[in-house]
Amino acid sequence: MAASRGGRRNPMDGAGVTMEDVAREAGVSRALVSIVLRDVPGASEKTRDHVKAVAAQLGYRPDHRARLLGRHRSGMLGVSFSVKHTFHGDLVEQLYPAADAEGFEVGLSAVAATRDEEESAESLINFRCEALLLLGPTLRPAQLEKLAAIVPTIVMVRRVEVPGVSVVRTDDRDGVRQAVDHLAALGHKDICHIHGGTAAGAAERRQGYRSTMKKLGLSSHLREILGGLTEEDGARAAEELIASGQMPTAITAFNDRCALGVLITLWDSGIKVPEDVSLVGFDDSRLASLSHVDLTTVRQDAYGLSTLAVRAAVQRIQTGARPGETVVPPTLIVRGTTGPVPKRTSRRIK
Amino acid sequence: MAASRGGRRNPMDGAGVTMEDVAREAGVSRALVSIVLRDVPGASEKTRDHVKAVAAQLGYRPDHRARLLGRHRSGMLGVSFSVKHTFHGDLVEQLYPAADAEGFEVGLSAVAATRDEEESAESLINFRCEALLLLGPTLRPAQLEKLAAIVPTIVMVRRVEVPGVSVVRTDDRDGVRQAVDHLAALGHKDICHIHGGTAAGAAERRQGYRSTMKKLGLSSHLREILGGLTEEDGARAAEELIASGQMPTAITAFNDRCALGVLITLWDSGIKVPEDVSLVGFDDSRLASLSHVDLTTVRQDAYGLSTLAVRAAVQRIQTGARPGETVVPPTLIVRGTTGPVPKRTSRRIK
DNA sequence: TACGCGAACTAGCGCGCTCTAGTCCCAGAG
DNA sequence: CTCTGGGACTAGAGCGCGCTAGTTCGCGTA
Repeated sequence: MAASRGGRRNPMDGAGVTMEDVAREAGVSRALVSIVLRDVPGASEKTRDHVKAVAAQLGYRPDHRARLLGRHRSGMLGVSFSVKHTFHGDLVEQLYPAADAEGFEVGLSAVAATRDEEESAESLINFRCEALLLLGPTLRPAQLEKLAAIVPTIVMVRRVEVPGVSVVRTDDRDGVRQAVDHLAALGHKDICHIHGGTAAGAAERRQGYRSTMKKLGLSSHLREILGGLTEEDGARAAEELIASGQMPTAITAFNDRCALGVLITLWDSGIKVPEDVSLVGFDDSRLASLSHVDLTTVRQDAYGLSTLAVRAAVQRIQTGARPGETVVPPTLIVRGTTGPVPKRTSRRIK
Repeated sequence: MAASRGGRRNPMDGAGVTMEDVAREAGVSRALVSIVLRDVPGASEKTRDHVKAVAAQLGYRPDHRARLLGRHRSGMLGVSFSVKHTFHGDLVEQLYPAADAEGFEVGLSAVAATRDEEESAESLINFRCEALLLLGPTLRPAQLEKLAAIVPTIVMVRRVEVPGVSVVRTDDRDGVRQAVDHLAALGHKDICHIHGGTAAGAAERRQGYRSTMKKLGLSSHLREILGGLTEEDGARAAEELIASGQMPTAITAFNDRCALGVLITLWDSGIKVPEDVSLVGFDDSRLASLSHVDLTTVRQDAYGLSTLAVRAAVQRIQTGARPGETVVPPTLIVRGTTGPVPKRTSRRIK
């Protein structure tokens, strides 16, 4: 046997001890063991204790696969996420307790270089998850629709309009609105938006920028340049801005990582933040709160998003509710990278 | 029925279509369908095509749970990782193809605030994974040993010595050795190590620092201060260094994030890198290669670590090999944050 | 014609569990 | 004393698949 007492009996059968073994050892039927271990009524307190003791002593562990097979449902929410997005990590973290509260489990499937979103989602479906939660998917509508035809599908933090697909997302427009309003309140007019291209939420954030600028009568100051979701993208955009010789007095970046790239580049070029340029990020990642970065940003509510996504999934599973869209408001977190507009009304880099 | 055509037949039976359905529709036995779909010999080319066509048309998907239940093995490697560590993401990314190459699947289980490592690992065991890969676990030896008694257990990127547990890790000592040698070759003597406390690999990196300094005859310049694994930790350590008034000429940080915290703090205090102080990180995360950060760092070989960890797992599963330790060499990546020692031999912050 | 043989296909058990439809037994009512 | 009712427990049929041990059939061979 293995190193420790009571190890495996047979090298080839894994953890090995089954409900049958427990039943035999406890001198009861397998069904009763099942009743006890599922904590459902139908057994006396005495046998309950006895069976539990025997199970523990034998080191019995219910086989999840068999358990799920027997039930008619899997009790599992499939979550497809990308290993690259730090924010996905925050969401996954919140999804566990949220699912738990609704009596569901979480099944994880990563999207990686050798494993595209479709593959990731299908693996979850093959495990018979009862609903699919896709974090910021870039799947084409047709692919999403195909998945949604198989199992209730919830898209998180990305706006899509696909039949059968529910959406739970941050109000990206409003997030950027808050950022721009904040900057305008500080006296800024030359507010530039470094956008996220085709990334999740990028289109909405851009719209939020445009409409707010227009609302404030700053249409003539509209300026959008392409950034992206990494520090590198932000750095590139900032260089472009510097090279143009027309530095705005304020910048809203697509997300915190992008903003950090901007920040580093500006520092490196001797441009002071917020004295010369104000900067706002998006996400409120751990980076942002770092004391020496101290980034003003728009916080996405990971807790709210996760809770509502799970709730939407459960609703669709249990009541067959129709798919809908849930928008979660973000919050502006004012820190140290935004300040009043500099005295000189027009700045030029020398 | 669902919104789209061809939705589910019965609201309560999930994806619903079984092998039985395919068999009936194709006019063959269930066993033959199984043969065709598993791509094993025993069916004519004609029926193969026919069955496959019918399966596709019905939208049949093999049920993973049932499939695994029948076989005596699950074909699954359980991976427990933390959502907080970016490097875990890199590892997970590489684990997929590595497992695939060995004919295994990956089952993911995250460690989160409401879900400790033990819970995460046990969930994997309940799914009857054939081996457990734990990324940088902080479990106590007794807990690890308990897990290892149930299923072959591989600890990644953390050094542990527990009976029954295999280890696949970076040669942390050597990584820091390379960093210190590099700095010494540039003329540095006052080399400080900002260490990682109790984090995975921290003890070894510290040892690497000490032994290399000693080897170079720099014992009198030994200086270690507590950092950690986040930017915040690095920033705090850098502040401590600045406050001490005794700035070293070079710093090796526990990891890249910590190094970034240091870097930002130094910039902020007007200390130039690498002109005044050289800095080396660890991990070669995406942060490090950012052009304006351009951090000299020690690259951990995610590909090698993942491949070897999977191989170790498979060996133990298939041949019952005894647990062992595999050490993967890291590589120094020289970038822009290290340079020759400044002219003034002793520096003092004013 | 009979026989052998392999390719193509099928019957049916078993995996470890859940769950429905019971059986058994004992206390209390009639 | 019988009858009822309900709590405690059991028998056994699946769940969807893999797999072993067949069965059938067509064809080449003696």
